[in-house]
This record gives sequence, structure tokens and C-alpha cells, in this order.
Amino acid sequence: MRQKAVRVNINDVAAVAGVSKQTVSRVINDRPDVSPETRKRVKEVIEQVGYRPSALARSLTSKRSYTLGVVIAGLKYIGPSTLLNGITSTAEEAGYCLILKELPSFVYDDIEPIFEELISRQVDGIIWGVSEVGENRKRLKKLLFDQKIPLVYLTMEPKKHITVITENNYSGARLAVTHLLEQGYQRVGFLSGPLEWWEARQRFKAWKDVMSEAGMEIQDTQWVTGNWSSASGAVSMKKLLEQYPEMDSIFVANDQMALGAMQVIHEKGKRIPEDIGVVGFDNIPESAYFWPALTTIQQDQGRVARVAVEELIKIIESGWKGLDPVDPHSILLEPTLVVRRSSSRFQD
Amino acid sequence: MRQKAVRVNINDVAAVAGVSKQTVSRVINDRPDVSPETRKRVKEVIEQVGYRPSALARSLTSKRSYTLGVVIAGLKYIGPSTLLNGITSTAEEAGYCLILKELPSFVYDDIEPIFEELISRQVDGIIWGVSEVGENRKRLKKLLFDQKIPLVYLTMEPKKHITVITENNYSGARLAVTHLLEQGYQRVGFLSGPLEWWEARQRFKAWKDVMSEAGMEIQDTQWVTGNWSSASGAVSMKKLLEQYPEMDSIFVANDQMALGAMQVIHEKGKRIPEDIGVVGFDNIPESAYFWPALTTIQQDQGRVARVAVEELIKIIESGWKGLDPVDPHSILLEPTLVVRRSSSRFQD
DNA sequence: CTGAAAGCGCTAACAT
DNA sequence: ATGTTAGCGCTTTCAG
Repeated sequence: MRQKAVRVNINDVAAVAGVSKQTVSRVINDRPDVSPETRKRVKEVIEQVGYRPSALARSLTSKRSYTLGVVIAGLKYIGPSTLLNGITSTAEEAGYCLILKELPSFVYDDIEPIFEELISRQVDGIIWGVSEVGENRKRLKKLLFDQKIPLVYLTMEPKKHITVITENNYSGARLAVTHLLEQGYQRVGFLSGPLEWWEARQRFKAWKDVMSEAGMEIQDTQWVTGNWSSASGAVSMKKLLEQYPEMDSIFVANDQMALGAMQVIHEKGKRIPEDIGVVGFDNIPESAYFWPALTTIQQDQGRVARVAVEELIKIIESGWKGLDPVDPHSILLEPTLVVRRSSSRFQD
Repeated sequence: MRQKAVRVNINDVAAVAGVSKQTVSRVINDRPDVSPETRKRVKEVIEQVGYRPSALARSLTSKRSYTLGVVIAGLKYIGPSTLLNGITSTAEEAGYCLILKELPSFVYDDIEPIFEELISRQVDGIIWGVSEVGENRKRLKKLLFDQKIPLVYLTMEPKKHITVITENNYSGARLAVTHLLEQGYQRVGFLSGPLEWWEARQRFKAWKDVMSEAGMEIQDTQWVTGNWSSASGAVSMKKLLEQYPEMDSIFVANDQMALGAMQVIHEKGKRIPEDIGVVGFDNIPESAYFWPALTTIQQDQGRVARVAVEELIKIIESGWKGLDPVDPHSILLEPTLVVRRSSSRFQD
């Protein structure tokens, strides 16, 4: 006598409770039209036999999976993983499950299979959490032209007819450069991220704008680019120190590169902030413990994530309830400046 | 005339191709018993009408979802997110999709709903990627006693009858302490992680063992604990410097705390590595750019993830194919020592 | 308030 | 090599 390991299903519950499976269905869906006694009995049976509805079967018939697809890249970096952290907790609270897809790289092009897989698993909506890099949105646009699945984008240039949630990189970077000028620094260099990245371009533009608004002409010797890593920060900083020896301060486009840059400054025997002031971007948890502690721009990725999931669910559920469709719109969140010792030239 | 946005399904394809849906099913599953001409025709129709099979429906009937459940905690930290990064890419290559569940904290206790949700979505197997902390495995064990779903655990004490993939924290920490002694340091302090963590206990034990094997008696003044964060590293280091002023070197249980500790050492005007040698643990990417560059223990979380997914899929697929069941077993991966300046007292 | 019938989109197990 | 029948476990629709 072999014990078949079959899970209890709705029919079993119905049989034991002596009702039809529709009634069981009504109970598990909290529908009103069940008499209190029946409901109670069914619930007891459910408890007793350990019945758990199959989310799969429910999704198949009801066309709602309560599942969101999340597409992301670079999970091993702090930005994307913090973002994902915020997405998981907000989705969980709202009762949604997550299917995760990580692209092999930021500029990965073959995204059609990704979408098809998510759609074939009937996700109710998609969060596109891959930063805008190079042309990596182009195929996306084409692909989604006739897709009508709810979709929210993160970290890209806000555009008409789509929903984008992002930090305002431009205004954040303006805070950084303005702060250095206010501290009395005059010759502010710039260590940029790769300019294929939208975020990097925004930060670059802010540096240029603030400097020229302050009456300084930007030279090409006054900035260099890295690839966001500490290693590249070190390499690029060496180069910049050579080509712009008068530099008295620097805005670095992320904290990791700032760390590499600071190591080089130490090695050259210069003092931070006395000889060179440094401001980073992102406020990673470690930056408060750099030597010296790093002034930086605080991005609240958790908030981006939360808002994104909330917006996505709004779009999804307005569709279900036959409400007016939610108009596509973008939300820009404002970063803040965190002042620490690396830019505080005139403090004790 | 309203355009109903119904996706093309297997019946539509069958109708257009003039075959039964069974034949279409055979084609999309690459079954052998279809004539080449029929196969070709069906494929053409599929292409032409843009048919994509519903993964949901397939899972429901076939009892295989090609989906893995991943349970993890602390995604905003570098360890878990690197782990997840490795899991996504290995699963993707193997043709499996991921459902992600992040616990609100490492010692979260209410894990039953998590499992039920994963099982109700018919995952083929589960990766439990939450480090062993306090009693957070106790309920798990009870819960899974009669569950027969394939399951692989990460980062915990290997035990009989289950499959565990983990770094060997003990041997890694031995490398660290031994290295300091070999460099000629004598009074090696220890900055521990929270001892509720299995990993922390392993590293602690290694420090004690190596020191006593070298003939030194451990005093309680010679070590302190932090909570893995840089902030706690700074606080605890201050305390340790006071209670153990003769200390000439320190093994810190992770790189983040080492960063905080180093900031404090600088502030006290001591030199690294001349006055105090420092060794960390994890080899986070930034550690090579600390000031000075940090000697540390390299954990290959990517490899842990890869092995874990591969083992899980082996278990799953051996079940499908009716092969001999894979015996539960554990795999310990060996970390390595990365020497940098923070512990190199006798180098230029 | 409850139930019967139909079907979601697919595959398994038999036919032929 | 192909088709038929019967589901998977649930919800929807309609009847009563």
C-alpha cells in the first residue's frame, strides 16, 4: 500500500465538509454569500486537513497572479541590491510575490525572452529596475509598444507616456558642487561615472552648470571618468592629479570611486580636507567610516523602491477594479547632502 | 467592435495549423514523435501568430514549474546580495526561474507562511539562504520534517540528513590569525561578530584555537563584539583599545567592522600596520582601497551560490527521472588569504 | 445562500 | 505519427 503524497485539494475539503467546491472557493476568497455556519465548518475542515489553495491554479483561472516581475542588473552592487531590498518588503506587505530576473550585464540586449517568460508566468506587472545605460532602453521601447502590461521604470530620464520613479541625480549633484564652493574651494575637479549612464550624465551636467554659473570655465583637463569601482577611482584620480595639479577639491560621482580616489590622495601625501576636499555620491553605509569620513549625497533607494511598487500596484488594481486608468507619470525624489569631514576645510 | 486582448493559446495554433492541440504540445516540448513536415508547419504557425505557451498552465498539469524558491535575509548587505547574484545567474543558465522571498530580519520567526506560499506556487525546490542566527533554524526543522520538497541550505553548521553548502568559516579565520602570528605580531586582539551567528562563533573559535596552540592564554579583555556594521566596529574598537592597550594587531570578523576599527586607530594616532596590524574577513571589493589596503579572507560567495543551485537541481531532477535519490550531503568551500598592506609590518 | 456546469491552457495516457 | 479523452485545481457563470 503505497502512500501517494498528493496534496489536499479543494475537492477533498468539499467532500469532508459536505459542500460543493464552489462553497469552499467562496470561503477561501472571503466572499460574502456564505452562511456563517457553513463558513465556520468549512474553515474548520480546511484547518483540520491542512488545505492550502494552489496559487498556480488560482492564477490560471482568475487571471491574477499577485506576482510582480522584477528585472534588475548588477545585484552584487550596493545600489541595485538596496533597491531590491526595498522592493521585496513593499511587495510583501501588499501581498504580492516576486519573480526575479537579473540581467547578466547592464547593457544586455536580449531582453525579449525575459519579458516573454515573465508574461508566460502571468505576472500582473513589471518593475524595470535596470539603470538607463547606452541604448539599453531602445529595444525595450519597441518591445513594449503593444504590450499593455503595467510597467514602472526606475532610474532613467522621465519621459511622457510611461511611469518612471527615480532620484533626481541632477539636483543631488548640484548640492555636492555647490557645497564645495561654499566651503571656499575654488578649483573643483570631477571624477565622473561612465557617460553611457544616464545617472553619470546628470551628475556631470550638474558639475558643469554649477561651475559655470559661478563664473568658472570648465576645461577638459579638470575631469576624468571611471567605471564606478574603487579601482577605477584610484586610477582616474592619479591621472587627474597630474593633469590638474591646481585642483583643490573634487566631486566624485559615487562613494566607491571616492574611496579609491582618497587612497591615492593619501599616497601622494596630501591631506583631506585641507589640501583637497572630497565629496561623493550615494551615501553607502561605509562612507561615514572612510578616512576621513566622506561628505556625500544621500540617495534613498528604499524610498524609490517603495514608491515604485506602490505605483505599480495602483496601476494593476485600477485595471482590475475597472477604475479610470492611472495616467503614466514620473516621480522625481530629491536627494540630500550629508556633510562630513572630507569637505570641511575650515572646521577644527 | 471591441478588441479583446486575449493571448493566443494552444487551441488557436492547433486550429490554424490544422492539427490537434496535442500535436502542438508535442512540438513545443520537442517530443520525437511528430513528422518533420508537421513539426515545421506547426512551428511556422507558432511564429506567425506569436504564440507563447503559458508557463502557468504547463506547471499545473506537468507538476514541474521550473521555478526555485529563494529565501534570504539582509539583501541590503553585500554578503546576501552577492549570494543572490550568483543564484540568479546559475538558475538562469539552468533554465529555472526564481521566486524571491526576503525575510524582514535574520531572526524572523514566522516562516511557515513563506514556505506555504512557495509550495502553493509549486516551486520545484527551495534554497534557504538565511544565515544561521540564534534559533532561527529551529522552527524550520520542525516545519520541514514531513515536507519532502528538495531543499538546500546555505551558511550554517553542516548536519546529517540535510544538504548544506557553506564557506568554511573556521579554517578561513585560522588563516587570518595564523598570518598575523607569522608576521611577528604577538598580541592579537579579536573583534567578533554577534555570537548568535554561527559564522561569528566559527571565527571566534578559530582565533581562540590558534592563539592557544601558539601558547597564549586568551583573556576576556582581548576581544569585543560588534554587530557587523562599520559603526559598531568603530565603537567596539575604542573599547578594545582601552581594555587591551598592549594589543599589537587585530583580527576583525568582517571588512565593514575593520573599516570602522581602522578609522578609530587613525584617530588615536596609531599607524597601521606598524603599531597595529589588521586583518578582516570577506574581501569586499572596497577593502583593497581602504587606507591602508586591508588584508582579509576571501570568501567566494559566487561559488557557494553556484554549487547550491547545481546541487538543488540535481536533487530535483533525479526525482523526476526516477533516478536514485541524491543523498543529503554537505559541501564546505575553503576561503583564502589575501595579503595587503594592513598586516605587512616588515615590508617597505 | 448554494450548487452544477463550463472552462482557464496545458499535458498524460490512451487510443488509432 | 496523430488524435481523443480526461484531467491538473481552481474560478466564473448561471440556476435555483
